[in-house]
Amino acid sequence: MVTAEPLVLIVDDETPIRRFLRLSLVGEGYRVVEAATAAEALERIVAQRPDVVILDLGLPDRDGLDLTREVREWSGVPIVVLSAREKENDKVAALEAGADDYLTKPFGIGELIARLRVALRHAALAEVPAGEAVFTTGDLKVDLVRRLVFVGEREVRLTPIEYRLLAVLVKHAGKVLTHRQLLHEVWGPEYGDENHYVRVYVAQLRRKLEVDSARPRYLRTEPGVGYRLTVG
Amino acid sequence: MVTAEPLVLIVDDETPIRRFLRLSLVGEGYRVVEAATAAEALERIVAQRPDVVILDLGLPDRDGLDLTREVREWSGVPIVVLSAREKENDKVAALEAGADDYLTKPFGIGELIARLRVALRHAALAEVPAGEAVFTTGDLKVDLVRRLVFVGEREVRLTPIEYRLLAVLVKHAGKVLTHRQLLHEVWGPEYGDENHYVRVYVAQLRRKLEVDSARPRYLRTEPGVGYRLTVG
DNA sequence: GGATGCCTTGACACTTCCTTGATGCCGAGC
DNA sequence: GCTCGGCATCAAGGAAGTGTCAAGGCATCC
Repeated sequence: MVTAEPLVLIVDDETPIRRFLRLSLVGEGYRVVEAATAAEALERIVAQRPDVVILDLGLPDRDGLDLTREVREWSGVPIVVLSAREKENDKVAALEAGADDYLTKPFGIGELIARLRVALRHAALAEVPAGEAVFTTGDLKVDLVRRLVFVGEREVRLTPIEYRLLAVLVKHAGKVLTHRQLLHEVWGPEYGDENHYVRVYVAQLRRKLEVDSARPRYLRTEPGVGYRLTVG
Repeated sequence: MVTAEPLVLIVDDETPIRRFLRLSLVGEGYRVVEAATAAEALERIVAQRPDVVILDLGLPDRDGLDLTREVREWSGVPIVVLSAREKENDKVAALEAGADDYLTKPFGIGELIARLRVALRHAALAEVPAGEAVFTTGDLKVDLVRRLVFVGEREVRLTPIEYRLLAVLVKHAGKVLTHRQLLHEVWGPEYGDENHYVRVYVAQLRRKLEVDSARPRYLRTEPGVGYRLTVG
């Protein structure tokens, strides 16, 4: 959930219900993908990595609880179950299977959205410790969570563009990134081939990060291609 | 949750209900403490640090939602709300106030226990012990429970907005918060991009908290991004 | 109804950053 | 040895972002 709006996967075999949910959620600012079957739901979860799943238990091809258990083997994505069954045992079974919430139909859309928000809140909390995202190579240390950069013990202050450029390089550390890729990731696709920007900022980064900027250790030039951030 | 069995705080003014819940929960292996009023509940939460709270909304001395909001200022302990009110608005309001779940009476004890387990699961994942209630960095001390702020020995008086702004920064201490995030957390999402508010109040906080507000030690500016509260 | 404290808003000085062009370096190819 | 293209560096100016002050409005409390 690094990016803008949370992505919700709606799993329900009835088109009108999916439609209704989609409209309501999009109106609240969420992004939405849909699945009509358990098989499709699995695909979508793997491929799109939604931030939360709304799961109707009455699927045609497979038991919803089963699906929940399988997903739980490899993913912690919050699952909010919808069901017509309101017996206590059904609720308990779903929650034990790994669901995070259970609403019985008919439910109010306001309540569903409020409970989705709770689920997202939980997911966001769980994410922080997992994302101990500190990249290290040599004396260079980049803490992507706190947005801090160190060379040895010294903290280095970077401007927004310098930091974004470094962050892109860190995310693809070891790989060569073309001037074009860097330009588009940092400045935006509308900048075309104005590679001069990249050069200027790589030079600035080197001045701030490298011991000897004439002999770069971290920010290596790949002549005719682009740049690479050394790993290890 | 360092020790063996999770500790549950039951907040309800009716003795028979507390008794019933206690017996059920002890039977499931939980440890239990009780509170009959909101004031008592606050004490218990501070003193005993329960792993989860069961909160009946109909308390004699104070509105339960209010209590929830106050607790949420300094603690992430899961709160499962019980209530006779089953209108959608009541549920939404409770969940927005910071509750993690909402059950309408009458409820099955099995469902309650299943939902408690879910709440504990989430708390365990979050791992962050909800942060200490007293945050300290350098000479700055922020007591989130008593809403008190000290610089060295001197108590600093803050206005409501100043305090909320500082509290948000404390909750994410060490991380950069964008102007937008701060604006939306403190003033509300409807304020869009009116970052001027944030600037004015950061300046005021600095005047009250920093020794040399031209050279801020605690409230650091991250140009082009936002602000960060220094840790350590 | 006067005093007080707080929030909002605007004006303005100040700082930092981005863009841009000029210039120099280096190696490859002729 | 010369030219040329890709790369590195520098610095100036304008643009954008930031810090500060203070007045006016509103509510609250004596």
